[in-house]
Formats: sequence, C-alpha cells, structure tokens
Amino acid sequence: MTTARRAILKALENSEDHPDALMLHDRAKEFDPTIAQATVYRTMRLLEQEGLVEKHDFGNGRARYEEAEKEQHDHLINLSTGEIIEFHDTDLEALKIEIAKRLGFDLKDHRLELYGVPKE
Amino acid sequence: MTTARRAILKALENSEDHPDALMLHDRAKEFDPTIAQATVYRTMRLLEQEGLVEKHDFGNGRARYEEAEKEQHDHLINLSTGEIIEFHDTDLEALKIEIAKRLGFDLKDHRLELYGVPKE
DNA sequence: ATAAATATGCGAATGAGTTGCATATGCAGT
DNA sequence: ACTGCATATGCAACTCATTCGCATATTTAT
Ligand SMILES: [Mn+2]
Ligand SMILES: [Mn+2]
Ligand SMILES: [Zn+2]
Ligand SMILES: [Zn+2]
Repeated sequence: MTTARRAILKALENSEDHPDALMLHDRAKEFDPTIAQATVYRTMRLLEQEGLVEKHDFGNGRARYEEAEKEQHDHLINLSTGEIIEFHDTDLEALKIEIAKRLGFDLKDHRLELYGVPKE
Repeated sequence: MTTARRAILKALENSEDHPDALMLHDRAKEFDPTIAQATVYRTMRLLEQEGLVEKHDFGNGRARYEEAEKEQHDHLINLSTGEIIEFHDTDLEALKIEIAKRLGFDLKDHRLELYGVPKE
C-alpha cells in the first residue's frame, strides 16, 4: 500500500460522479501532488482486476470508474447534461437472466445503459 | 456514389457477423482492390451519421458494424467463442422505456449486451 | 467535354491507454 | 533504526484504433 494508491483510493471514495482516469489523476493530486498519470492507469487496472472497481464505457472515449462495493445497478445518461443516474430494477435483472437462459446461456455479465432526455 | 463506397456497402451486405473496420476493409478489397483503410473509416462514419449503419462496441477495442435496416435487436456475446447472437424481447423493450419514464426521462437510445457461456 | 464539388490514398497526427527502464518506496527480518 | 529485496513509481517512448491534411483522382452537374 503506497502513497499513490492511497491517494487514488481517497479520490475515488470522494467521487460520486463516475470519474475517468484524468479526473482521478487531478483529484488524487490533492493527496499526492507528484502522482503520475501512468500510476492512475496502472492502479485502476489493478483495482478492476481485484474486483474493487467497476469500469464503464459510456461512449465518451474515456473509461469511467466507480467503487464496486455498492449494490448492483445500471445507468441512465441524461443526454442534455451528461449526468449519470443510477437505477436498479429487479424485473429487469430477472428478465436479463431469463433471456440468456432462453437462448441457451448462463448469464455471466451484462452492460446496460439507457440514454434519455428529461420528460416534457 | 463511388467505387469505394459501393465496395464497402457490398462487403457489409455480405457480412452476417458484425464486422469491424479491418474486416470490412479486407472484404471490400474483393470489389475494389485499391481501397484504403481511411476510406473505410470515413465511409462507416458517414453511414452511421446517415442512420444506415449501427456501430457497436462489444469491448474488443474495435468498433463493429451492421446494417441498420433490420429489426431492432440486442446482442448476447458467447464468452466461449466470441460469437454474437441477436435477440429481441418485447417485454424488455417496454421495460426499458418504463424505467426511463419512472426516472423522469424519455428514452432516446440504449445499449444492452449480455455476456454468457453455453448452459450446462 | 469542362469545371466545380467531393472523395480517395497516403502518411502524419491524435489520444487513451500501456510499457521499459532506472530510481524510489514499502516492508520484512534483523 | 538498518539492510535487502520485492514491488511501485515517474517519465518518456510506444501501441493501436481512428482521424486528419493535403495533393490527386473520381463524380456529378453544366
Ligand atoms: Mn445490471
Ligand atoms: Mn434494444
Ligand atoms: Zn454507477
Ligand atoms: Zn446485430
């Protein structure tokens, strides 16, 4: 456990907005001003492999991250603002498993993003 | 309408496997042996903007394409083989719209991929 | 056929992410 | 606290998909 890794972990804990590696680098600098970009990338890869972090691609070119601990959820992206809203739906989870089964597969993973604009 | 574009369109029509730009380049060479990589990229971007083609990211580094004409569907990726299976589920479509509405949004787009391994 | 508009090929540029390597740091074991 | 080794870091160079500039070729409109 190094200074750099502690800094990144703290930056991630303080973030509620699914930050990308650049954002994490900036935020981690507050705790370790000398931290390098490459260290952020390396650490995020490690954390993802350890299952401590989830990596998402919301289609903006950069991967975005969040802690893996929270309860399972999917994302809705507000196309007007870029804001990411989390949601969980039990029926949806069940349906995904059911559809995979119907096709002859055991569901191992999935990726679901909804893109919408505010109603009205 | 140019020779290159016709070649790419034919390559795409002949493909049932959600090809990436490299695959399309290879396949288009059969109809236009001098076609350049850059032309494939430019043409796919154009076709996507025109709504004639759908671009997918199945997490393999390269974007993959398919004609947009066919009926709306989502994808299940066989993790054992990489094979892409298409499916359509009315309940799922309705549920996605319903969830967005519940969150206060009109659903404009979505991305759903299931990753699974063959049952048993 | 001619000219203006567009598309192409090529190679260079971009940008996120990775990696080699020399140095620095963390962590035993003393 | 001191030493030694394993591991992590910073930096710069690299990779790889995709984009872009530009001179030339192809299309399309006249
Ligand atoms: Mn989910
Ligand atoms: Mn769908
Ligand atoms: Zn989330
Ligand atoms: Zn498809």
